[in-house]
Amino acid sequence: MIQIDYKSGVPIYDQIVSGISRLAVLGILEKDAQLPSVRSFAVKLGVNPNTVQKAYLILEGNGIIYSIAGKGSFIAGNDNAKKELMRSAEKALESAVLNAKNAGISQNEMKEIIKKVFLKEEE
Amino acid sequence: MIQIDYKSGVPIYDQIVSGISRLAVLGILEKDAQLPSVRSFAVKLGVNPNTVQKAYLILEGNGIIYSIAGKGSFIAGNDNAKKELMRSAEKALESAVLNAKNAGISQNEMKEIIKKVFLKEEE
Amino acid sequence: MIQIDYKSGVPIYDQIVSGISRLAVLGILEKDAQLPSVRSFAVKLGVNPNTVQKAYLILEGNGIIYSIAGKGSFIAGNDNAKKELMRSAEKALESAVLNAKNAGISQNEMKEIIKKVFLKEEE
Amino acid sequence: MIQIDYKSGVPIYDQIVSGISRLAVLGILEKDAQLPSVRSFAVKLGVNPNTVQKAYLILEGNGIIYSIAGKGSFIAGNDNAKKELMRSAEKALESAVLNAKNAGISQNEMKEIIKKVFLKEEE
DNA sequence: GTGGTCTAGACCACA
DNA sequence: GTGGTCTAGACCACA
Repeated sequence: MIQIDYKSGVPIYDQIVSGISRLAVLGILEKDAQLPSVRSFAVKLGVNPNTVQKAYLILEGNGIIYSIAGKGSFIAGNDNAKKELMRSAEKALESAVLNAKNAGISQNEMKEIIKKVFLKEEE
Repeated sequence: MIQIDYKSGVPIYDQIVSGISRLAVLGILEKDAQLPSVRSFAVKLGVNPNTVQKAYLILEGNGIIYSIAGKGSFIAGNDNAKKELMRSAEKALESAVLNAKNAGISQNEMKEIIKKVFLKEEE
Repeated sequence: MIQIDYKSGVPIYDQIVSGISRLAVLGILEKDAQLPSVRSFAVKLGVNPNTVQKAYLILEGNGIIYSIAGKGSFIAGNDNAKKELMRSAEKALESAVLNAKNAGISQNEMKEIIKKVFLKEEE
Repeated sequence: MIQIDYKSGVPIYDQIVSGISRLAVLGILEKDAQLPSVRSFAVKLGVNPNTVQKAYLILEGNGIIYSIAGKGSFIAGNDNAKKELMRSAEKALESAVLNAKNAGISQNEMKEIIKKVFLKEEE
């Protein structure tokens, strides 16, 4: 479901948040689909339950999922949350591109970076 | 001389490294220009001396400045500063692209954003 | 018969207790009317039988319903249901007031809100 | 600075969030005022550092404070965050009042509840 | 079983 | 010193 890179330096909970967000935004996980429980997901990923729960709490705060104590965690059908996610990522990308341009990086180099990032996933 | 943004999340020592590099690239700090001492710079920036020290060590390691014991630190006259700026802009771009990908933005949309940024400048 | 809001954060058994109480107060469930069995009600609500069981126990404890072994559960003909609704509304109000106080809303502003709500109804 | 009620059933981290929010909204803690460090506050309150940090993370998520690793946590000057806090508390109060009215609670009883909540603080 | 709260304590980068 | 990440594990209410 999600691939964690333990050596990347990116916090594990962040990778979980990104992974779930992505699956929700892309519609791979549909509205009201149940997520793995905090405990079972922790076992599957080989991490501490607290780490998974931290991720779920953040996702809930972002409006991507909702959790019901005693029942489980589910994908929210909150389109605003998804749009907000995309908008802020777009804005950040735009400013990174502008910054890169000012540093003298060419359009083609930037496109190479994009390709590289998308390739990494497919490995 | 340099503006530190405490709330940006970018480590302060990183901001100092980029700041000095930028001033060197723009020619505001010319070859062999003397940098402020660690202590005085720390006071001026309102920052811990350790932080400035760390930044100077990195700048020296990257060949952007050189230090002479007992005299001070000076701008090196090469294009290492430019390389540093490109390197850090690339890294930032890469993480923005990764983040955008996780928010569900496609490769083509990202390329459009790049085009848009380059067009805007030409106006 | 009763609408459960899974996302509201209010425990489901509480929603069932309030729901039955409300129907009793409104006279939709009359004195001695038989309630659905725990099992069938659980199925209808899409809820765990334990949850319905817990709600029935509370309702019985509050004197809102009475149970006859082997026959079922029935609405008691008194004003305990009304008391229960008042009690729970009071509790909810108290916590909303506490929360509002912590958000910096003054006593007078709160009293204005009360006045406003009561006026609105009269229109 | 903040009084924790360990027996109230209200989560400790929630009490910290409410307490700090209130001091920020009321202006008692001004923009950029430094909060106690996670550790020292934990010692003062007699709770685990994780509990304080959870509160600080939520406050940061709400835009009430900002944290800088290595420096500390500070009150944000985010008026939108404060307004949002008040607006949502007001809305919740309004609906609790409406609900209480429907349950048959009088205006005067509600005002008594408000008084009671405000008195509790002063003890 | 399921989410949520909390303690105890280690380790890290940054200041 | 300061925030941040993470493990290990207990206990609770709810389903």
